[in-house]
Amino acid sequence: MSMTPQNCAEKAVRRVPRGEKRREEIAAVAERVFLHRGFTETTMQIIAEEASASKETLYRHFGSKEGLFFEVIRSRSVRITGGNEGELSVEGSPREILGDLGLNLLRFLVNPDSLSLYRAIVTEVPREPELGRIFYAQGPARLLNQFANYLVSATRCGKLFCPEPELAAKLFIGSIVANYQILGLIAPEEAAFSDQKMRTHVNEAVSMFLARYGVCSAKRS
Amino acid sequence: MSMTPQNCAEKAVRRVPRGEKRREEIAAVAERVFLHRGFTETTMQIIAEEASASKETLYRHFGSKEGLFFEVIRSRSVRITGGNEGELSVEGSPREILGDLGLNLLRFLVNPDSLSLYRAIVTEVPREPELGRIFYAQGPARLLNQFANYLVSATRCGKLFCPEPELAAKLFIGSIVANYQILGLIAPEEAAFSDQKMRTHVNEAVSMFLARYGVCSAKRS
DNA sequence: ATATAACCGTACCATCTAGTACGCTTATCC
DNA sequence: GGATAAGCGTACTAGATGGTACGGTTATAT
Repeated sequence: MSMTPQNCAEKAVRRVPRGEKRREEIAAVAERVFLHRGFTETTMQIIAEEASASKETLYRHFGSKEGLFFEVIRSRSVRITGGNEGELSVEGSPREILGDLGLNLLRFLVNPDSLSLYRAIVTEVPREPELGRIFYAQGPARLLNQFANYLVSATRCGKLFCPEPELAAKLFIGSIVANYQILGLIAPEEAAFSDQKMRTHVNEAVSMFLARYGVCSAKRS
Repeated sequence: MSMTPQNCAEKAVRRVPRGEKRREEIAAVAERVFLHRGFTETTMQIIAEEASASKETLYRHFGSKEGLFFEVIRSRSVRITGGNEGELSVEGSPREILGDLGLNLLRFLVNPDSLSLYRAIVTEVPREPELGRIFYAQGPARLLNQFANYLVSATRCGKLFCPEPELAAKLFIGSIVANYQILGLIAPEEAAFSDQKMRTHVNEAVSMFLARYGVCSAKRS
């Protein structure tokens, strides 16, 4: 009856965009699939179907399966630390700052997406070492740097005493991260990631750190 | 000329054993190959060639590729901690004991075989969760337990003060392990694993631990 | 000694999947 | 509005690989 029914038709005759926009749509879908299934278990066919795209389009944009994977992981690695670029403020008590940092970190890397990304990278590093370097630089290295910088500042203004900030940073981050990461990667189901447990863990890590590098008052509570 | 030349022939006409012995030979070869190349990049054909075996023999003994992989990883996970079953002795100063434990642990897990095993398991856990459980129980869990037991004993005889030994154990092990393990998995080539660095790292980790959980003399050096 | 079953090598099958080709449709640019 | 290139879907190729079959050989047990 109406003359231009196709545009306002309720049936989802999705207008599919062209060029860069389509490329990004596909990359987003691919990211989800790769993270969910890993590189090997993912086929180009699956990605194409999920994105309602054709394999030809995939190959036109990304050249190969590895090219697509590479781009996806790379962009995600960069995005990971997109938020926390800034310096850590020296305002507030070290205990508070360390606690916040630790808890945020822990919450972040216990979440399934982070674990999947990490798993995918660990798996593919032998074949694509570049991937590991990018991820390390964007993720762990950046965090360590940022934290070490804070330690320097805090030491300078007398709130902490850290002669070797890089090392201290590694110890603190490690004491928080290690056990949860291993569990998350190796035994995801039985990992009990209650927020309560994480809080307790972080608090104790902070206490240990401050026992060594703290500078203030009541030594040895 | 001689009547039984084939047995003493210099040409390696390797007498190939039958039954269980052959099975173990093959498993040993498979272990090497799997650790070196990972599950996906390993083919049954390669294993067969490396072991001078026939695929049929592989399948008779192990049923499937996954079966072979499973058996190999399982036995290796068990073997990992085969040495250090015993309790940690309470003799000696905590600083010494923690230092030794830490350094041994660190040396152990930066070695390429350990990293390969860990990588293989991380990769395959989504498909074979059982693998992860076995590894965790045989490796990390056992170590944590052992260490926590030591902390209890040391606390009991007044050499340390650890009200929450499990948590303290996690913090200590984590502070030692995390950074090196990540680097080893993610950026193997640029990982600078000098023994000197590891020593320094461990020493500082021990100092931090003792600052919190130590009990003796010269508080706050 | 001889029977038997483990073993080897080669060939083979079925499947899966990266990557290509092609004809038709449709968004986009002028 | 019409040309053009991006995109879709289907079909196809080629290579790799898990797993099987089979005939000949050799260790091993009786």
